[in-house]
Formats: sequence, C-alpha cells, structure tokens
Amino acid sequence: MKSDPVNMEVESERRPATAYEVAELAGVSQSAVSRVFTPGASVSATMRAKVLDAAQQLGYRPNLVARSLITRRSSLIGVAVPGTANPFYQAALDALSTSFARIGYRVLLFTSDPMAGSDPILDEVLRYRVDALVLISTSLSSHFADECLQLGLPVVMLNRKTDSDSVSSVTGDNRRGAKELAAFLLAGKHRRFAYVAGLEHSSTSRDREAGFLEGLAERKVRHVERVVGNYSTADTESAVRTLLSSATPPDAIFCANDYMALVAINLARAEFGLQVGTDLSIVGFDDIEMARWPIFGLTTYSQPVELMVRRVIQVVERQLSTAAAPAVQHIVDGELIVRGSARIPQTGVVRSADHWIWRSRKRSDASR
Amino acid sequence: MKSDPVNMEVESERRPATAYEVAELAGVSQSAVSRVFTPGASVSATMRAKVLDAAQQLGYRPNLVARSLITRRSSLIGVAVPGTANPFYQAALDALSTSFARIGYRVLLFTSDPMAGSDPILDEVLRYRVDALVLISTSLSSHFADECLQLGLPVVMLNRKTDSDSVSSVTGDNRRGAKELAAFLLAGKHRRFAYVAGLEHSSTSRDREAGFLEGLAERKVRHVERVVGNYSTADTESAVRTLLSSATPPDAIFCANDYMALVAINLARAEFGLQVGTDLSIVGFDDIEMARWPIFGLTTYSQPVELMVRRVIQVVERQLSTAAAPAVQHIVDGELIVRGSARIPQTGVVRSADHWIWRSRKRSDASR
DNA sequence: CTGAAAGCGCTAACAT
DNA sequence: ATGTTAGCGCTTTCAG
Repeated sequence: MKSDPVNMEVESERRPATAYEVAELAGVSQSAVSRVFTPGASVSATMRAKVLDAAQQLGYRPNLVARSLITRRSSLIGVAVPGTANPFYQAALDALSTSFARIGYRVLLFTSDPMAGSDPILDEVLRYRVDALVLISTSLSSHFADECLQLGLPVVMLNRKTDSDSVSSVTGDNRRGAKELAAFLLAGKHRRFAYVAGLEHSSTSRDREAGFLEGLAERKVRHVERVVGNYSTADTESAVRTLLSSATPPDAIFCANDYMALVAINLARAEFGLQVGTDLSIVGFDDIEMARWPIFGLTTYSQPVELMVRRVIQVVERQLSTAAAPAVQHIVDGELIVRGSARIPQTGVVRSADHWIWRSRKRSDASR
Repeated sequence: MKSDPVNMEVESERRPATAYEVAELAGVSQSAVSRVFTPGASVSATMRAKVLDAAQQLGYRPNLVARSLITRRSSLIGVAVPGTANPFYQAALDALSTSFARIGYRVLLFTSDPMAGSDPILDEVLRYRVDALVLISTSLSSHFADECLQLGLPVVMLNRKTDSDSVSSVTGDNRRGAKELAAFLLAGKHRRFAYVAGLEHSSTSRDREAGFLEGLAERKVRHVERVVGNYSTADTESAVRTLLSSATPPDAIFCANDYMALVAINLARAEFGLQVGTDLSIVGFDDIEMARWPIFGLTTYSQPVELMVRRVIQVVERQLSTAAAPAVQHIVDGELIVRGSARIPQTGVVRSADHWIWRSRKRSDASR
C-alpha cells in the first residue's frame, strides 16, 4: 500500500530499463552509460558515479543481446551432452559450466540423442551465434564440421574424436589405458576375456576395444568374447547376462566405461550370485566418483575430468584469439586405478596419492 | 582445388550470411527473406522457393540475436542447477532440456554454488534476457524474486520453494512422503530413529524433517537423532559415521534424499559391516535410478521427475502467455516404493506396476 | 503478396 | 573524457 511516486512505476510490470533511459536520468549521453558498463573504458569518477546511481534507481542491466549483435560475440558456448544417466557426462558438464563461467562464458545446453548425430540441433544452436561448440561424447558430420571451420567457429570434442583431424578433440588415453587393463588382467592370471562395447559408432569405444585386443594379442590371447552395451543400462544388462549365461563364461570383463561396469557388477552379484573380484573380474574406464564407493571398488583407468576440461578451454581460447589456429588432438594421461573389482596381480601395484595404481613392466621401465 | 567463383567465397573464413545478402542473391527484398523464415507469414510459393534456394547457397541461418533484439524474446530459459553429484539434478536437467527443446526453447545453464544463494549469477543471466528462469534445488532472495516479478519474468523453483507464495514452485510431496516413511518404519517395528538432514536452509530438507517428526510423533516417538549431511558425500559420511558409532545407534535412518541414503548404505556396509535391511534400515527420498539397482534396493519415496518437469513447463507457459498469471505452488504426488533397504512390515505392501508400494492405513482408507 | 522504412539497445569510430 | 553518429541483422508497421 505504498503510494510514493518513486515506487509507483516500479509496482507495475515494466520492461527493463535501457541505457538511453539511464542516460536521460543521469543527464549524460547514452554512450557514456555504455562506457561505464564496459570494462576497459575511460570514464571519470564523477561520470561513473552519476551513471551508476541512475542505473541503480532504474534497475538497469545492460542488454547482452544488443551488445552481441554489434560485437558479434555472444559469450555463449554451445555444449552438447548425451541424454543418458552416465555420471561422467554430468561431471564433465559441471566442470565445463563452472570453468567457462570463470572466464565470462555461459553454457547453452543441448541434450543430444546419443544414438543420432548432433547435426540437427547443432544447426539450431548456431542460430544463437554461440562463440564455440563443445561436444561431450557426441559426434558430428564432417560436413557440419567443415561448415563450422569456414565460419571460424571453434569446435572441440570431449571424450570423442573424428577420423579427420580438422576438428579438435580432447580424450583420455583410450588406447594405452585399455592396453594396460589387458596387461593387468593378464597379470592377474585371467583366461577368458570379454569386452562390453559402448555405442558402435563411438570412437572411444572403438579405441578402447582396439587397445584391449592389442594388449591381449601381445600375450597371444586371440579370443575375446564381444557384446554390446551401447552405454545404456538395459542393453548392458542383457549383454552381460548373455556373457554370464554362457557355458564357458569369461573370468574377466572389460566394460567400455565405468557406468556399464557398475551395471555389470550389479548384475553379476544379483542375478548370478558372483563375488566380483574373486569369482569374476570386472574393470571399467573413466574413474567416475561412484567407482571408488566401497560397495563397488571398481578397478578402472582414469580420465581426469577437470584436466580434460581445462584443455578444452585452452583449445577454445586459442581458437577464439588466433584466427585460424590449427585443430589439435589432445590426449590426456590417466592411470590404472586398482581397487577390488578385479583380481590383483602379485606385482606392479604401487601407492600413489590416495589410491593404488598399477603399471605394466614395459611402461614403468621408461621412467619419466 | 575448385575454382568456380561461387564456391570461392565459401572456401575462406567468412562471417555468416545475412538476410540482406540472401535477398540480394534472390533478387527480392530483405523483408521477404524475413517472412520466409517466419513461421506464420504469408509468402507465395515462388518467393519461398527463390529465397530458400539463395539461402541454401549462402548457408544462411537467421540470426536469433538480431531477432531477439526486436521481438524481445530470446527463447532462452535460464536454468540453475547446483554443482553437486546428485543424480536427481542430472535427471531433472535432462528432462528440462529435452522438454523445453520440444517447444522451441533452449536452456542457458548456470551452475550454482549449492551453499550460496543464486542471486549473483542470476543477475548475470538476466542480462541475456532469458524468457524464464527455472531453479533446480536452488533458492533466491525475495528481493530478487520481486525484481523478476516486476519484470514479468516467470520464475519457477523445482524441488525447492520459498516462504512467500509470490514465486511459483513444483515440489514432491515432502511432508506426506516423509510422514509415510515414518509410518512405514514404525510398522517395521523400529525403535531408534535418526534423520540425516540436507542443507539447513533447504525447504525440502526442512519439510521432510517436519513430516518425519510429525509421523513419528503420532505414535509418541519424540526422540530422533539428528545429523547434517548437507547433500554432500563427505558430510554425509561423517554424519552417518557419528550415528553408527554411538553407544545406542539408530536402527532406522531416514536420509533427506536418495543420494545421501546411498552414501549411508555404503558406509554402513563397508565400515560397520552392517547388513542393510536387516541390522539397520535406511530409507531415502527421490527414487533416483540407482535406488532400484539390486545392489542398493533402496526403499524411498518417489518424486516423478518427468511429471514435475511437465508441471514446470506448464507454469512457465502460462506465465509467458498470460501477463500476470498468479504464482502457483504445485505439489506432485509420489509413492512409498518398497525395496530391501528397510525392514518390511507385515501388512500394507501392495504391488503397483513394476514395483511394490506401501500405504499407511490412514491414507488407504481415503480411497481415491 | 511484396517492398520501403523505421527502429530494437547497444558499441565503436569519429569528433570535440 | 565526453558527445555524435552510424550501424549490427532482424521484425514490423505501413503503403502499394
């Protein structure tokens, strides 16, 4: 029930104040207002005070839409993330959002269908004139990649890559990680191996499979059971069910990522009454937070999310500043984290920070 | 090595084509181009074909920034989500992103510090002229809420609410859910109860606590051990550790959400060797996907994310269309899902769809 | 149905 | 240091 005139106009629904209105109130030019709200501009203290005061009164907030139109920079980063329950994506998205915020960018999110490519929505997102695109575990057509290249729009893939090296990527060391896991399993005296693949078209799953087979082949192991989990709960369950129902079930299973490994552990225990780590070894890839929950104690090869995101940001920043900076394929190191879900070899396990890690002979020879 | 003039310009890095350029190529006016790309406009087939063709050649994409400037609608929804590992948030965000996309909106994400309020970043996000704000488990100052109200900006809180009813909210039935969990635990003949609170300032945690105490009080149980988990892994671990180390540890623990309940189950098993569901009962709230993993089998009160998100969207749409539509506080029904993490009462458990649920006498009397 | 013209709210030369 | 002016790329009256 206030009735003083100053508040009156505020009571009713009003459109946001403009710089022009602030200028009028402060008795200065509109460009002066603009300068006060532009970081690197030169304004006298008096002017700043007057403007800030007027702005305060009107609840003025610079319109970034208008600013974007003229600067051609939106300070928006388009981020694609697959619509699945995989905690690794959540962690990556979180880190991206937080890190980009620190350097003045916001994340424009689009949830991609993990099965389909991301082109259709990407196209939509380009209309918003995002300053860069980050694709978490999502692929894009080379046609689209070319278009982005021509537009000078930085694109970086996180946890995925393309055959062409014209698009930047940041991935874990899929090949070596998988190879080490193979060596680890071999050292643990396992005999019958199985691989649970992710999505068939995912470079990550393919690289991990290749590394795994390679590691196994070095010790003359040729036969590896192969099933497909598609990174989904349901598919992984039936895949693992198939594996374990076999007449000669595997004694070591490598899942293309931790999420599937967790699903596998669950199933092995609940449906087959298996003691994971003893009766059956299961390993994954990622080292998501839940992997270290005692109940799972998953042995896995780590992908340091924070570090990977930092790399993504570096790449984006470089491409943004340098006109045609070349695309780069970053591979971030990981470690084979030893926990209880797989039989532990006699040798090679060492303490590192707050966990145990394992290194194959070959690698530890080549000291850093 | 193409050299035809048409492609030449496309080869080099070029700024996006404008409607004006398309118009020129097509030999029509710029407004004609605009019309072709505006859903409800009237254009002849000939015109549309000419324009579309030219647009195709130039790779034209309407600039939504420019469009927003004039229409004053960005088709952006600001969404705040706490930066924690809680899978419930991920599920909610996923559903929001997907559902909003279907009606033409994109999500502008900002990760909020779960401890702090969301005001600082919200202010930042308003500069982007988002069409609405959705806060997932995040609170905002009443001052800020007022400002949004005056701007006619729809704000809806998901899984959180304020004391003031001037801001819309969609929540689960925290009070009743917690009360039923109390009744369930009572029916299971438990004697010593404990509550693991979430963040102290969270309405959700407070409501659940109140409901729990109320349900217990109806059967004259006055003493409830209380610890605080802050929805975080570390705090929950030490809170539960305290509880279980006590001389007279509880035989029933209600955690303010599923995530903390999962952490509690882990800890009880790993550190105390307890058989959860037999030695100790633990229940949660949310019914996240992992709650039904056999390894956890968490008894919990459900919050149907999809439905809640649908409500959020309804509220947003109404506020967007009707100028000053009143704020509403939606409460979405849930069910007490019975699994193995808590002792099961002799009566009251019934089959519903693909799971077991439990209803207190009082409630089942009042048939629908 | 189509074109011309006037801005949306702001930044960026260019003067002063 | 401050004001003036000219757009950014689009939508939207308003004529024709």
